[in-house]
Amino acid sequence: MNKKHGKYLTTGEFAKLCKVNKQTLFYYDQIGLLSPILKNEKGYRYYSIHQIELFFVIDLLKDLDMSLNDIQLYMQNKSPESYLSLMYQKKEEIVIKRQEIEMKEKFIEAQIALIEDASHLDFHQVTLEQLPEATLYLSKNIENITEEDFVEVVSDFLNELNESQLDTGYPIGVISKREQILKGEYTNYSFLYIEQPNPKEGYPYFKTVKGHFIIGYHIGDVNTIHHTYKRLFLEMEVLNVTLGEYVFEEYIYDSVVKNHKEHYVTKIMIQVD
Amino acid sequence: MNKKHGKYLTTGEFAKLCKVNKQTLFYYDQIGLLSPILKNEKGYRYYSIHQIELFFVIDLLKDLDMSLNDIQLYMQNKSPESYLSLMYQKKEEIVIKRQEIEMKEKFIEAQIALIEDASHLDFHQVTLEQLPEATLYLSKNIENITEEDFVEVVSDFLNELNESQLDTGYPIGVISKREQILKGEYTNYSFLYIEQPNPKEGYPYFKTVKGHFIIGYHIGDVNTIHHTYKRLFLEMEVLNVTLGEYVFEEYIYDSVVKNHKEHYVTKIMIQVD
DNA sequence: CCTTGACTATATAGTAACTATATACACTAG
DNA sequence: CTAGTGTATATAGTTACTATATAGTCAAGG
Repeated sequence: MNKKHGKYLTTGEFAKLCKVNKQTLFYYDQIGLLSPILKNEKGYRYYSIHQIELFFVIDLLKDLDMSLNDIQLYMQNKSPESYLSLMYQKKEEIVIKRQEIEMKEKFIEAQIALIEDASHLDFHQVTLEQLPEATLYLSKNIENITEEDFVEVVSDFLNELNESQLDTGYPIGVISKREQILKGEYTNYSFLYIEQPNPKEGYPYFKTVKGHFIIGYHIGDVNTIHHTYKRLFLEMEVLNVTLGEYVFEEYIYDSVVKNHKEHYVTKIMIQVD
Repeated sequence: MNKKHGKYLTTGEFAKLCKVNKQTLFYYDQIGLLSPILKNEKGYRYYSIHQIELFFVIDLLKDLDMSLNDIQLYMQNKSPESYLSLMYQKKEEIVIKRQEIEMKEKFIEAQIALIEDASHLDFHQVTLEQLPEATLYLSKNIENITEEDFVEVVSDFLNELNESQLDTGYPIGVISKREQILKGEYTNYSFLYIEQPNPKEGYPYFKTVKGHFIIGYHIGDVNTIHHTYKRLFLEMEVLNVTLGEYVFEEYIYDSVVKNHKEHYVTKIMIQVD
């Protein structure tokens, strides 16, 4: 690098190259993480162009949740061996991070599909539809469950979804059995569920359903849902169908998109014979 | 939810469900981002189990670099429409984030391969090898370049690598031409390059090379590299080969893995006829 | 009924990694 | 030689927690 050799960059130039605030470089110098190779008598900092490699690695490690302090500890004892073992460790971590990102991406896609579908619905319409087979991931049974146990079941259910990397983003629904509905116990559910459009092998708790359903929407808080059920039962009489084995409920709009409970929307799917 | 309806979670329980510190929930309540639906006369907080959905979305948006402040602004005006447009925006952002993660993953893999390969090398050995064809991504010409221009070329080169999502993690090398080498100007390089094992179509600046090479290693700072070149020239005489068109140099060990310049290792590949 | 241990609360201070601001000195182009 | 840009230090502010200190609350067991 003839002339270039001995060419140094000022803090501003180096900051631009690193795509970072100049202040950040002051800070890194201050804590001793990355200091310029030269400081003149006026206190001006001069960086070598080679130092950008070091900055890149620092930046990478930082992105992989390593604290500046830990990065500094590594830098003080660096060797090909320790670099290699660090890279092996970070490789494992980044794989997990990528999987998490992928799950979140799927979640966002599912949410978009959900809200877009909902925008084409008329919530006052009641329909009789044939629904295709679907695979559901079920929670433990929650009939007549106590308050504490319910919290635990929900907690376990959410944890399993997370750990097993099952499809999420689809709404969590509830299943009621015919008996409870007949008794008017519309909120004594039997299971929580989440639909699995791409079911994985090896998970035993799946359940498929298909058949005819009366589909209607309840607008408002859950504790007024019996009104909507009455409306649906009337419609069933008109259509000359009778209550089947299960009823499914799913939140379409809830606290994530609406500020008031009166605007929540619950989809009710009554299996009929 | 018969009994369950009206069941609330204490701050500790809700924190466990959300997998966060209890203090974080205090904080969110304080800034008004996520408040319990009930506070009793003693000041005890009670959360509804449904609030976990809101927490999840907050957590997602936070991961996608949205500040708590901006999340709060969204939450104050939420509607299916604004949620949808937010999700569309975040979908774009997460795609970029995934691509960045994938590039970093490749970088780490390349670094591992590099260091592992190096550990099997004897840096004192000089060999004559036939190297296969390789695709290189070249910088602009940097012969006799001024200091300022050199910095700009490097800057442009790095930016292009980044923006074009080319393979990185492989060392950045330099190419010298026969003339400069003959003049003893070992650091008046002609190009920077980076190898592209999976070259993309449509990038014009690629260049392939194959043929016989004398390969040796220089241990120490660049400004003593002429010693190593002399050694290699002697070896070339012994092997009865002559200097070809180009010489390639790559850093094997540098400031990222070694603390002292005397331990840096540069690989020198001299094309021979 | 009382105590013990685990919980709850508030208030305050501390943290990491910047980021902004104020002030003063230096360098360079016209 | 001056205007404008760049550099430096010192200090304070920011975000999103996190820890600590102090005190009140609750539920179970003796």
